[in-house]
Amino acid sequence: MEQKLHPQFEARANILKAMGHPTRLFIIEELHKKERCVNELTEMIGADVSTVSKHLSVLKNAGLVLDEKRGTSIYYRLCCPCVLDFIGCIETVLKTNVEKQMNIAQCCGINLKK
Amino acid sequence: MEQKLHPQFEARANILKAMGHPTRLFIIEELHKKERCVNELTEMIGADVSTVSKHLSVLKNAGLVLDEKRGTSIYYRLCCPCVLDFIGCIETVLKTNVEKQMNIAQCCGINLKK
DNA sequence: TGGCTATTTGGCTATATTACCAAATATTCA
DNA sequence: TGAATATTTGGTAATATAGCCAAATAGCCA
Repeated sequence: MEQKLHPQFEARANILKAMGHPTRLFIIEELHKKERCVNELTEMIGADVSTVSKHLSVLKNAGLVLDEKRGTSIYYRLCCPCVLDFIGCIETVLKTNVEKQMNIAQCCGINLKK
Repeated sequence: MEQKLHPQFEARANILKAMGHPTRLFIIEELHKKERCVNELTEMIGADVSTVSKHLSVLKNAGLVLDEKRGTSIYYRLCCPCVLDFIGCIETVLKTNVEKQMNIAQCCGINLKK
């Protein structure tokens, strides 16, 4: 790979990678609605607190969320809400994929019950 | 995690995960410019052909690219160019991160040479 | 057919990621 | 200070990913 461009792709990839996990996507969407502390997110997600904490630190390292300590809790919030715009495009990709599958099924004479 | 929502987050995450690799991001940008065969991409990237082929299959499985065989080559093209829109937002995140780091440096009295 | 080129697949190793538990840290409040 | 709560960190095991090489597959052309 062209040596000059590589670090840029690396940096961008890190951000996408940070978003590329179901739990972290869930967190991003929740934080888009309102800020939340680790405890609240943990209850919603239903995993171990330490797991959620680590997911949050991945998002924080990627620069996608900010944290603020208030009292005994730490509140996280989304810092670049534009990442939510991705979802629309991703849904398009998913929809297209489903349609592709349905076409294949139809060509094979598979009867798709509605 | 709410069981109902989980598969949706899973599906979305898969697409972001597919994009979350420097080489694959490079491929996506190249294919945005014009379609390319495996061979051409391999030369640009400078890795083993088999490695590039596998990256392409990740992108294909995610539904991000399409392939078409012509003669002895297989040409790939981007199917949802909207994924390129992500880049703008990602660059914003990156820029914000750099600014954050610079502020920290400044607060610590670190002299940043221009 | 046989050789050539393009691509994919299988096998392997090294590394990264995820999840849990347990322990450490920090803050509040009695 | 000491108990209670919130969060992070370290350790560890299971799984996933990435890269290379070698081998298999497919199409073209002499």
